[in-house]
Amino acid sequence: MMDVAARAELSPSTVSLYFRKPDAVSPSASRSIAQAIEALSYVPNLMAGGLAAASSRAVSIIVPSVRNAFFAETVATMQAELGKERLQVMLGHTEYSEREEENLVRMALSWAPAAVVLTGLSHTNATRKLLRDSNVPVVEIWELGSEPIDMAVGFHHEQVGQAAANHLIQRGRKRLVFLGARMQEDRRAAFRAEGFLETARNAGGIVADVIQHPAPSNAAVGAMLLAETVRKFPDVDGIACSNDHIALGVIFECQRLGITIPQRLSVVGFGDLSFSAACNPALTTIRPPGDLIGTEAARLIIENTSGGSVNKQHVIDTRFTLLQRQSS
Amino acid sequence: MMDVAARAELSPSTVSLYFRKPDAVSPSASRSIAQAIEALSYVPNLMAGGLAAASSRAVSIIVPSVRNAFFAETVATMQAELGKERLQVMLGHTEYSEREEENLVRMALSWAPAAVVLTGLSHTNATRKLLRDSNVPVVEIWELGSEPIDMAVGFHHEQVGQAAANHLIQRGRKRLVFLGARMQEDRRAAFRAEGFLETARNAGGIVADVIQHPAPSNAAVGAMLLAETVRKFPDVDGIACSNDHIALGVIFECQRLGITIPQRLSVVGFGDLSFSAACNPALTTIRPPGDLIGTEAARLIIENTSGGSVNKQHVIDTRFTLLQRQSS
DNA sequence: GTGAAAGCGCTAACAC
DNA sequence: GTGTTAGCGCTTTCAC
Repeated sequence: MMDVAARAELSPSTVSLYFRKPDAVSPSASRSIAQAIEALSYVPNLMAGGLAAASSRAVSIIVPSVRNAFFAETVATMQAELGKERLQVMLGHTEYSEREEENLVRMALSWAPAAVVLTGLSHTNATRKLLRDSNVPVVEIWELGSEPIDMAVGFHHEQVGQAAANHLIQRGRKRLVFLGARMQEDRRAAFRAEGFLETARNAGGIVADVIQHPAPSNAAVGAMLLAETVRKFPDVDGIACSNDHIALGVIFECQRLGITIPQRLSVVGFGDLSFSAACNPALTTIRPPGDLIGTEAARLIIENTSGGSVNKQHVIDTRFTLLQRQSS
Repeated sequence: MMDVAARAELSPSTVSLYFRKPDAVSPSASRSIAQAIEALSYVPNLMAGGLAAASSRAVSIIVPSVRNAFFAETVATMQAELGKERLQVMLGHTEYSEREEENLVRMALSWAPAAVVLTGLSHTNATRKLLRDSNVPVVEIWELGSEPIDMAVGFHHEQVGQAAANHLIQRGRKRLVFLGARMQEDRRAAFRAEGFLETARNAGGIVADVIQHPAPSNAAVGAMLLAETVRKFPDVDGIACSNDHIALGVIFECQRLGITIPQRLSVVGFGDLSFSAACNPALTTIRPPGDLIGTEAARLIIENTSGGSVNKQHVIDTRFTLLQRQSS
């Protein structure tokens, strides 16, 4: 930066100002600085900047796993939005462990990040304390319900379960089953199951159960769960799945067993994954706005970073959408 | 760090040494430092460290998009492996634009990263120059073929196409079609198509074509491509897809059109995605080792970082596996 | 094995 | 609008 300043015949602080508040520098100075940067192919050292400012342009995003299409969507969207403001995304995967999340938060804080993004509202006490003491803006994504550490962007997963149950009931279904995978770890899937059961049991004349499998969601698990369901509850006529991977397995297994969808069995998924609309039959599903969660979370961070913490909004409910297709 | 040193009744440089080379510090000193860290809940400032050392513990990983399950797998694996060594993953998405990749590389370099990971071997000249001048270790992943900037971990995509073609030919198929999506942007898919065509045309008595669609891969595109294929080439009896999303669409569309797989049509995918084994029929596919690419790339980075650049291996061919299932 | 000293490349008051 | 100054919290020789 001193080299740039020397070449532009200005002081280093003016060059620094040029990067941080371009409008505060005169047009003529700006021009000569820009030329000097170009000539020297100067690349600012963000660590020096972050050290001096006691805060970096890094945002730490911690999700269960980016292998999960839901979180991948949000992470990708956030990176695009934050990148526009020259904020760097640092990524961490908890693999659904709060203990691991705590480690990742500790690591993240050693970078003095501009913000920390966490998935869900459930964390260790140490994580919460670490974050509170650090004074770093925190956004919790993909879940609403209890009190957030700071800000939150997401929706209520119980409401998803309720919407699925109501939809099946409206289609005249009486014997409902919720199919879930890995619900011990995936709190949000468990909430969806809860909302589903509660709604079904509060409706008159409906019987509802949950069948689950400890492995992560995929179509093979979905197929197994469907097979188990028809064995245990031969009169089942409505199924909600904890996500579309499970639902895909249900569709395939029904084909193999000769169970017609939606005639004999209605199926509702969750996720609206890339294949859901193209299934045979096309899958009725509930679409969570993974991209909207990303843009809103990025917006909150950017607003928090660029000075004005103007009456900041703490909780944003993004809602979700039920997409009715052929499977129900 | 000075507070820790004071409490441990040692100098700051000993504390610094404790973090960087624990073995060089006496057991008694280690003990009192550990106590002081605990008592003060000291969190090291990695920016100060990086600034002083002129290199950070951040690794920049730049992929087309983490929405793509292939890259998500590798990114997740790398984060886990690098995290063990307390290396932070910084993430960037090019959305298949080399121009955007260049921007991301420029941003990445301002963090003085321990390494930069790029997807594929095709980059702008500026990107290549930026990276060469920076002297930062570079690993290019998911593609082998031309000369890498520094190190590379991946496989030859032409060989994937060749394997798919050979498999179909061995099953007695004569009229082959390769179905591809977004091949203008996705060089690697284009290479697979090339290898497929070349092998088919060099075999005697085989006819082969490519049908493509400009949109990103998904099952809906696969369904459309299959419909177009049977219209243009009614005698088609073997199909290779640029990935399993396309293949899934093919399976569903064949169900709708009453085309039996594998009797009338053999189908080979690419990816072995989470649903592939559970399809009806189960999908024959080629599995790229996304996790292995991640562990190997992480290993190269760690070896490069922790001092000894001992006769480093520059190119690692991870190969791939053809999984024969019911669809062929 | 441990300590003293000199920066690393910036930012942020503050003065002009 | 621009310059001066004093650090930010570490690492890294180099002595001892």
